[in-house]
Amino acid sequence: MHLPEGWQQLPDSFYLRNDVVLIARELLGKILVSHFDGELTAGRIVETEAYNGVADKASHAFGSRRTKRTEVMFGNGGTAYVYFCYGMHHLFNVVTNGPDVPHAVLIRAVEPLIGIEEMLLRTGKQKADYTLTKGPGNVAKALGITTKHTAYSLSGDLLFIVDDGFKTEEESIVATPRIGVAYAAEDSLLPYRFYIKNNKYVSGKKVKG
DNA sequence: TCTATGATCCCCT
DNA sequence: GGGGATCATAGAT
Repeated sequence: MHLPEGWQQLPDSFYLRNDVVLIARELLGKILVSHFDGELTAGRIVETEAYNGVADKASHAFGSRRTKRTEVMFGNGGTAYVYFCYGMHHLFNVVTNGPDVPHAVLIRAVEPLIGIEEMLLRTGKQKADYTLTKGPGNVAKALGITTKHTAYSLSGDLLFIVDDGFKTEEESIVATPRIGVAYAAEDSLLPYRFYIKNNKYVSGKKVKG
C-alpha cells in the first residue's frame, strides 16, 4: 500500500500507555485510515472521548464487565473496538493500555482528507459537507468500519492511525463532559471529551457562518 | 434554532 | 424483554 509521504503509522508504544485521557487528547490531529477492498479513505481526528476502564460508569467495561462484546477491550492496546448501537450505528474505538486494563478512546469526528468520493458512496450523501464525518456513527460509516472489524490490530495495513506531523495547538483544544452518557451519574461530568476548537466537523454544536 | 421523534437490532439481563 | 457512547428529519418557535 502506498501512503502519502511523511505519514507515519503510530507505534504500539503510543497505545500501550496507561493514561487514556492523555491519549484521547493526543489523538487530536492524527489521521484515521481505512484501506478496505483497495479503497483508501482517511480523515484527521478532530473529536475524541476517553473511556477509563472498570472505574468509569460510562464505559462498557465498568465493574470489569467482561463479555463477548467487550472482550477486546481487555486485550492489548492498539486494537479496534467496534460495537453496534441504537440499532443502526457502528462506533469505532481505539483500545489502549495493556491486557486486563480495558481503556478505550471513541473517535467522534474526523475531517475528511482522502477518498471523499468513496465516503459519499458509503454514506449515500450527495455532497461532501460538514455532516459527512461529523459524529461517531458517521465516522464509521464514511470509513467503512463495521463490527466485523472489531479486534483488528492497528499495526496492520487495513485500519490504523498515522501521524503526518500536524501540530495541534494547545490553546485550540477544548475539554468538555462526554456526550450521551447521562446514565453514568457523576462520571458523566468528567472532562473526558476533547475536540479542536472551531472545527466544523465537531459534533454536538451548531456551526455558524 | 430548538425539540421531539422514528428508524432498527445487537447484546446483556 | 429492554435499552443504548446516534442521526436525520419534521414541525414548532
